[in-house]
Amino acid sequence: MSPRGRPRAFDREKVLAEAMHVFWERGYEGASLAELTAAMGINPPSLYAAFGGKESLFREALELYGVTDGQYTARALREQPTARASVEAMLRDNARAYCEPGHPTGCMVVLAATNYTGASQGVHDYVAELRAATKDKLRKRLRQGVEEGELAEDADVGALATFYTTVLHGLSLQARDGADRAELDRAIDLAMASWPRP
Amino acid sequence: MSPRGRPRAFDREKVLAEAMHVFWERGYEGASLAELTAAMGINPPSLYAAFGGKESLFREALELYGVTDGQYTARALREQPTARASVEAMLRDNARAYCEPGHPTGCMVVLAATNYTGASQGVHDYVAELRAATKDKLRKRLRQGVEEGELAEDADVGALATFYTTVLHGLSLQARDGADRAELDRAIDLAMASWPRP
DNA sequence: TCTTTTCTGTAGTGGTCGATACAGAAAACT
DNA sequence: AGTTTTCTGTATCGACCACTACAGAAAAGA
Repeated sequence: MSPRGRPRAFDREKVLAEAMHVFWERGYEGASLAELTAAMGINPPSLYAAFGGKESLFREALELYGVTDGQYTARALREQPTARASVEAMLRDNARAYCEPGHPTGCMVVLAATNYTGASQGVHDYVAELRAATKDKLRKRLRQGVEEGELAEDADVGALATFYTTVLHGLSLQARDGADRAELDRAIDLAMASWPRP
Repeated sequence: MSPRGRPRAFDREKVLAEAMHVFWERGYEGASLAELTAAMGINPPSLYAAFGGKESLFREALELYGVTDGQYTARALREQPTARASVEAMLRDNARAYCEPGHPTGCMVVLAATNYTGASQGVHDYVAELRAATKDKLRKRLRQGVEEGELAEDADVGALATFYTTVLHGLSLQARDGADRAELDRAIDLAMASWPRP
């Protein structure tokens, strides 16, 4: 049952969470191996043996983010009963998470790789795909709202998806610039005022 | 009249514009001296003699941006007759500029330094101050709208400033992710639908 | 106990980072 | 012409980057 050789001296999930926080705050390129290993409490060879390299560590950190602090968008679109409730929960739950103490502010997917330097093109493209996929899920949920009669037949679901994605991404930057939860919530009040009236 | 020694072999404003484009696309840290000097067509010693260093070059590039491709926000708030027209012109003029060919997409002030790596803390703080100053100018313009009777006395100008700043910043990310001008304009239609009704 | 396997820490690898020392070139001043 | 001043290109600088070779340590299997 136990693996053959010397057992790992650290908790893989635990140090991955530490790596996630570093990437979240510094971005992919801004996070150096020195800072990562220091935060994880391990040495470079252990990092490479357990995670393969900086890029695959980042991708694993993104996966962990998606099922922890970054789960609220997918959950809102999945669990809320109406399209409107989905959008509002998406904005409010994320805004709350963006300002929570104990981890960096804003969304890791929005902030970790907005710039690219050629060398990290692959990582940049991957994160951009995650953002595009989320936007597409939102559009599908809005389309479902049209089919269920919640939204008018001629509602511009593409524009609504772009608008609420724009707001969601903008909230990340506001949080990173120091806005608190109350301020974000008042901005969300205004964003929800744009919802098509019946 | 002419300076004493050997004359500079390049146009200072011209190479500064090239540097601005590199910083705009790559961000402050992502722009390497090698890429900057290659784009500017000069060697490192010429860059240091003319601009002092990477950080002061970046600050000069930001100043140039503020009077060229990044002038639309300040202009809209200064020249439009009403607060509402100011906000709408701010959004639409910037959205148009974000998608223009011939330069990187999105806003340099939003994209050039969202992450920080400790070493570039000063640059990060400076750009964050620029964003905060713009948000404050917007708030003042909205306050003026209240004083002139365009907006109700109890209008939440702080929330409006946060909301439209959120949208403006979000549009930069949408543009960077490939959205075209028509898509941004439809999102702006929705953002303007949040404007307080009389 | 002895071998095999896998992890650990030390101490580096070559490469690139931002920034410069230096010498020659090109202008103005005398 | 000769001196002074400033810019230009070459050829680096030490520091840091992501990454790894290597040997010793700690477990399982024989």
